[in-house]
Amino acid sequence: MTSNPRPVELRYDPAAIDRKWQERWEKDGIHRVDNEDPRPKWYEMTMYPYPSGDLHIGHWYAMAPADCHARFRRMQGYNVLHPIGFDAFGLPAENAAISRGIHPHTWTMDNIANMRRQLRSIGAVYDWEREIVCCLPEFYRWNQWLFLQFYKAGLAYRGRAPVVWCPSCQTVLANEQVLNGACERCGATITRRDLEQWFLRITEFADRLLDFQGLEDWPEKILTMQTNWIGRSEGVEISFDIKEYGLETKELNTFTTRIDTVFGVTFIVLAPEHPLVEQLTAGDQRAAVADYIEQARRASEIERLSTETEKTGVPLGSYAVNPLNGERVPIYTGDYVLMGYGSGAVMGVPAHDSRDFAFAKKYGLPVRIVIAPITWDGSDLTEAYLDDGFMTNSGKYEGMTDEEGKQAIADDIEKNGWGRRTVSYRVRDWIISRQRYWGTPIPMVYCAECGIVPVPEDTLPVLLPPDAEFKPTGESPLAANADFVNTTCPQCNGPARRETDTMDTFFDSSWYMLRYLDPNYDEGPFDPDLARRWMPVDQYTGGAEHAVMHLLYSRFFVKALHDMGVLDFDEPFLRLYNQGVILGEDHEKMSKSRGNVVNPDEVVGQLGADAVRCFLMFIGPWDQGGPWSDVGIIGTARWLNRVWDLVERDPSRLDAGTLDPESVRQTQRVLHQTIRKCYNDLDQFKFNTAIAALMEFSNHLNRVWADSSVDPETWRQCAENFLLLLAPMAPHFTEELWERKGLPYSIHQQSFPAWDEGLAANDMITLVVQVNGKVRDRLNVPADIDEAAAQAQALTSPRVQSYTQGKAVAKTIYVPGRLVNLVLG
RNA sequence: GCCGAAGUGGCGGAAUGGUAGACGCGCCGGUCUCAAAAACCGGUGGGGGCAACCCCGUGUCGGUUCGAAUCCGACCUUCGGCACCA
Repeated sequence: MTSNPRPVELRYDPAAIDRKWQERWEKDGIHRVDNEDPRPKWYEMTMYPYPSGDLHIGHWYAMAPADCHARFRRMQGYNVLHPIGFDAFGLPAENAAISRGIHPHTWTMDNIANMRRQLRSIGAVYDWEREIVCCLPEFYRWNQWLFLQFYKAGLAYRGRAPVVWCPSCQTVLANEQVLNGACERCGATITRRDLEQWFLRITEFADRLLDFQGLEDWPEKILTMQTNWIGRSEGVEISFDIKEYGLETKELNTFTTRIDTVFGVTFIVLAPEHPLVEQLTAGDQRAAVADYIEQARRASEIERLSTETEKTGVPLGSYAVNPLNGERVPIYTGDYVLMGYGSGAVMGVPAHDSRDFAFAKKYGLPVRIVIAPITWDGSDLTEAYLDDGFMTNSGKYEGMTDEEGKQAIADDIEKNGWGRRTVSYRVRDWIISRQRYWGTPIPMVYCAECGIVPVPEDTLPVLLPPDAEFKPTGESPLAANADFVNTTCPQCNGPARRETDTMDTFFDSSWYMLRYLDPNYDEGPFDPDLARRWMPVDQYTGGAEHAVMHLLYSRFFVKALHDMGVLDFDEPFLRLYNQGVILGEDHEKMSKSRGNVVNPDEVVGQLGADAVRCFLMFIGPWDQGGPWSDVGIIGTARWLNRVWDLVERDPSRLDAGTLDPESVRQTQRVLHQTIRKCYNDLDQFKFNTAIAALMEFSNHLNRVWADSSVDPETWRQCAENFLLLLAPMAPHFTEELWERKGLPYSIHQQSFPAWDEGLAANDMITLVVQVNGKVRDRLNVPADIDEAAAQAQALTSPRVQSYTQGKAVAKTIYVPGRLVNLVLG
């Protein structure tokens, strides 16, 4: 921790200026966005905050630079919509209810009221008339309506899936509530339970989600992560024969991307959750298998999939026959096989898969090489061989390359009806059911006569009842509310039960961009005319932690709604930019337990919103995040203070000085270079270097003021343009100075300055002269110097000559405008 | 573990194949002051040299190139995500 920062003696009262302009802008409604504005639209959205209580400096870090970018677009001439809202459903509200006895609604709405006030202090261009709060029925009734559209389209279905279960609290846990395999509240070892839940068929869109053609500019790393998350692999589904057991199911389906290795199968592994495990377990293995399954229910997926942890399993005592060679191989259950991927069963080929290899070694299963390594001497493998080679021990496919073998075997499998070529995805259907109170009720009814019946659209919303019990029963708190649960069937009017699960909050964030357009629209989730006008979102900003889930869900939603004819576009966000994470002064993630949390209110009151905005942008590249610094912000505050002084100076005092035409020209050059730099940097979210350029500009202006070498008109131009360039970053500060200079309100309704390439051009440059790649001299030469002249001058340099003396120059490299490199023979 | 990033002065960072360290913090020196703070001006990667200058230097090791912080390979460390935190 640093010592107390030295105070800054400001020439102005930042708190008064912040207040004055926030009130004035509010009164004038300059942030109200007119849907009919004829200028081109620009929809710039930042991920809405969860109303956790206080606005954290992390929220400022996400929102202030985003606002700066939106303001820059506005000054470029766009009609900019930059809305804000609250992601108001979710687990923390329910935890507050349990631990402090505050109703989730009260807790959430109080937090929102507080954060709304704090958000205003940022001075952003939010149009508050468009604010959304998704725990209110005006919002969530449309979640319900949308769910029903997914249901009608066959994209919502009911199925079984495991949830984390605390046997002691008798409740479902979120992964976050599990610490080292134990319930965070009571410490009991967790297990998993299968429940009937609602799924959305995102897998049906897997291929389309892999197509990024419709996106304009997303970070490459996010596209890679989405691609890997979806995890498309082409392979073959092949059935092993189990008809010897006389079960209803005669075949065991496995999926493999390496069908060329099918002659190397020496065992089969089923996921512990596989439906056939029970039927295929022999009498004497029942106890061992049951124990193993119970153990697997405690393990997380990360543990199960780790290539470090030992691969374990238990033989079921039954066998399956490989259709290609008629071999009978043992069936195991093992937790490294997941039910959610492929068919939940793998053919074990230890010679050519590392996990299978580890498994076979542990259980003494044979390892049969069927793809011969090119330089193979016939000896045993010490690890699985994964590369190319020729087929061996493989019947009639002997001698083919593995690629040829793949095709030939797949052809024969399809011809004989043993299986088919297919595509598998790592991505799984999206489970939206949550056994919780604080979420959108899923609008379905269960009737003994009619089965699953959707709630009719014209009776929405299904309101979340205000009275709920939060005692742990293992069911959603809604299940204990008889008034809510008991209803009549919309079809037969007989007695029926409501669905008591609520929706995942990612449901809300999948379409909230549409609701901002008119949060009060009551004929549908959004106004279709406004959607045509504003959608898709031009620029989205937010944390990279949403790379795969939220951003994939939202893309899926929009594609599904497009197919239903609800939307006429199929990507929600054309451009994406991810900011990094702001860290505490100790370079650690901010957390209450570390005590390194920065409260923005205090520093905003002291130094002003603009000093905080500028400092957050100046710390470093926005996408990389960085540490807060109580001392560092002093530098930014001091700089704004110097800018105040600079802009407030009376240019007529320069009349007394000695005008230097070269200084005037240089000052114009710096002005135009700065405009160009700011324009390009703000365009690309490079706020830190834009501010550094403005700092250099202010340093330059100070120097020319000190020697009075420029005329008042040049000075005036520089000062005005300076304010315009700084306006997106420091909106209150620049508005105040703009007014004090008598310029027309509002600076934020002015155009961003334009630069002149001619005036920005340098006429002299520093030419670097290298000898064998080492810098030996720097020459000041005209910018348009040609190669011959540059070389000639380089050779006349005495410093260079001391290195080249007596040696022949074998080669000369010339980079125009930069350097001459003399390579000696 | 798997997927994705990032490592540069005392600190935040700049430079994305061509002058390493822009800009800022901190520190040192100066101006002003009775003094201090603030403000303003100057200096500031490490080592050597009276100096001109020279050598070293971008996580580690190796490679490509006239030239590498930047490109390639291996490794180390830190961070984000891994499907119920949002």
